[in-house]
Amino acid sequence: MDIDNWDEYRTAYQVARLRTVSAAAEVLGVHHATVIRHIDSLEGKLGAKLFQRHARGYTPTEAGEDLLTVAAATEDQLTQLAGRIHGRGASVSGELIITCLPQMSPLMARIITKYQADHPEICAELIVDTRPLRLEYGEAHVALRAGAPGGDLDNIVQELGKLPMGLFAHKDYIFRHGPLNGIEDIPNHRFCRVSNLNPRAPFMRWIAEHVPDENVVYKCSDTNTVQDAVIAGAGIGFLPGYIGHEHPDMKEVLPPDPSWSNTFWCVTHVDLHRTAKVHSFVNFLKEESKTWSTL
Amino acid sequence: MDIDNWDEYRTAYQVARLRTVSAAAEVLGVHHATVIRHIDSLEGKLGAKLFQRHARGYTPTEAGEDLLTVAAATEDQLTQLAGRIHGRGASVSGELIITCLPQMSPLMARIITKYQADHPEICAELIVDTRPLRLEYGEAHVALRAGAPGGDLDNIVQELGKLPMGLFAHKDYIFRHGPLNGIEDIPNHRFCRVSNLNPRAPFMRWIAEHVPDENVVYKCSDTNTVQDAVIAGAGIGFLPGYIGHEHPDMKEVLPPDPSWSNTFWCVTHVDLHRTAKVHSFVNFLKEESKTWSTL
DNA sequence: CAATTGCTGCGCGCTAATGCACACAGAAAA
DNA sequence: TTTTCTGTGTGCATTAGCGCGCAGCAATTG
Repeated sequence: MDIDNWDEYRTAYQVARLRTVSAAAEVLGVHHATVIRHIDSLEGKLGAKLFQRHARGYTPTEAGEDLLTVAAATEDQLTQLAGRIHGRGASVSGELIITCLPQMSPLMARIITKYQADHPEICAELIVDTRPLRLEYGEAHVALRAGAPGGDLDNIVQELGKLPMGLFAHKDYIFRHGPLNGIEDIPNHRFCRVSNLNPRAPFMRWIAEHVPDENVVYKCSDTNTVQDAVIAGAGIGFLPGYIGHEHPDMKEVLPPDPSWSNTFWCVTHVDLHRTAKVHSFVNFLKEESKTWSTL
Repeated sequence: MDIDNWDEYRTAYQVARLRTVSAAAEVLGVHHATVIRHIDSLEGKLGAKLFQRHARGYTPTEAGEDLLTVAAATEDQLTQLAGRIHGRGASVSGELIITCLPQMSPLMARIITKYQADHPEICAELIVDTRPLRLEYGEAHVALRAGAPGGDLDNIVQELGKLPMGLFAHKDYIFRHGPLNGIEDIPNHRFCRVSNLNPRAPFMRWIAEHVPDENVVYKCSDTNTVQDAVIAGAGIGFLPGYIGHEHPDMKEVLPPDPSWSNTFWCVTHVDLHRTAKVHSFVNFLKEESKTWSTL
């Protein structure tokens, strides 16, 4: 028993409800001939009469009454569904999946928390990964990415601003090894950096150019661990400005170079960007980014 | 929020389930372009994206997932409904509404009981009324009627046979007033009959022609009460053959005239006659009528 | 790296579902 | 009874929706 059509059930439902082809036709916004054809077709497929026809209208048979109850529930379900979806397009609620690089994680945590204060119905999921998630597969709704954005035309890319980076050291390190007196003093100091320098990150290029390998005493696979090392006093290293300046024991050992800053981009899929939920968050993100750029 | 179309939900459901326009198109038995059009239309109406489109197919958004669960339930409901209705057309079960004249009531009680022995799932409702019920309004499924059938073209009329009538008297009456020695002896006897003789009933016409009013000692409004009077010994009167012959104290006072017999008809509405339930009962009725005609 | 496969998306021609008009029948009202 | 109104049912013209074919694109495979 296979159903090849839901609309005929909808038509039959209205006839069963209103007891009249004409009334059903008016409610459905079609011609009454169409209603009759739908009923005839459905009865033919089901192999049973749904209505008894008489001059005053259509009276449902047992089967028709059965259809009435089932289809009433169906209409209810679909209407509620449509309401939810329609509302969801306008309201800001539900799940919001965000992805960002590990070094953004603490910052994002603050931003999301702040955002949720205004939109308590949002359930946020933050996926921290160096691998760029595929927005077109729905893996995430909003992605924060550094450097040149991917060339997917279905993605909407917006510049959020720069995340200032600075060369920091723990005050204990400075106590032991003295301050960094300009670029010329680099050979006398100990540095922390990631194992594989990504030339697309400007501050990593700076390290590659200015810090000889023999002065690197601490290498790790990701930037977060580097930050841990620098904060622990293992050596001098790059920290995001907002982390270094807020930490009471960290000192900036060189005046920050604007070219160190990584430009960050907010990426959304075109299908989702227009939804109120994503749009609202992205706007919030752009507003917040003005704050952290100056930190 | 008004839904003007259930088929697009059905299409979207298959896409959400199969994650591919092409696969959905194949399952639905339509061209994939049709599927795309349905999705686009539905998304437009709902004002929200249901799917994220990419080269590998369609990935449902939150709204799409929501639709998936709701529509899955809907499909389940409708399939079950179709199965029930389809099955009901073939199987013999459910309610069966029968109507007949009061004088048929005892006979029908036996017939229905016998029929239910073969079809225990049938719930019979017998409406006893002199007024002819309107089959086209679904007031009854099967009607047993006497005399000329009504001219409704939507009704299927079948002759069931004749119900033999006989002139009976209780043996106590015969003991008191002696036997009826032919038509000539009528003026010496006491008769029971209905108040208003219906010329369409042959045995009533016979009474009107052969029994003078002064010999009628007991008139009542309906035939059942007349039978009670005759059985009580109030006088001579007409009984259905099956009642008179089975009663141990009743004697037939004149040889039965075949013209007294009422012809009975089985009437069903054209919409219901083809259903297995009604068809099966009507066939049973026709078979049984052969029995009672010879009683 | 090139070939291949599978999917989406779009314009064109056509079929099938729809709307329209009228005929007809029964019920209610005059 | 006659009139009127409401609702069904059907043939015909129309239009919306459909299938078809091709292009484009992405991912996979050798």
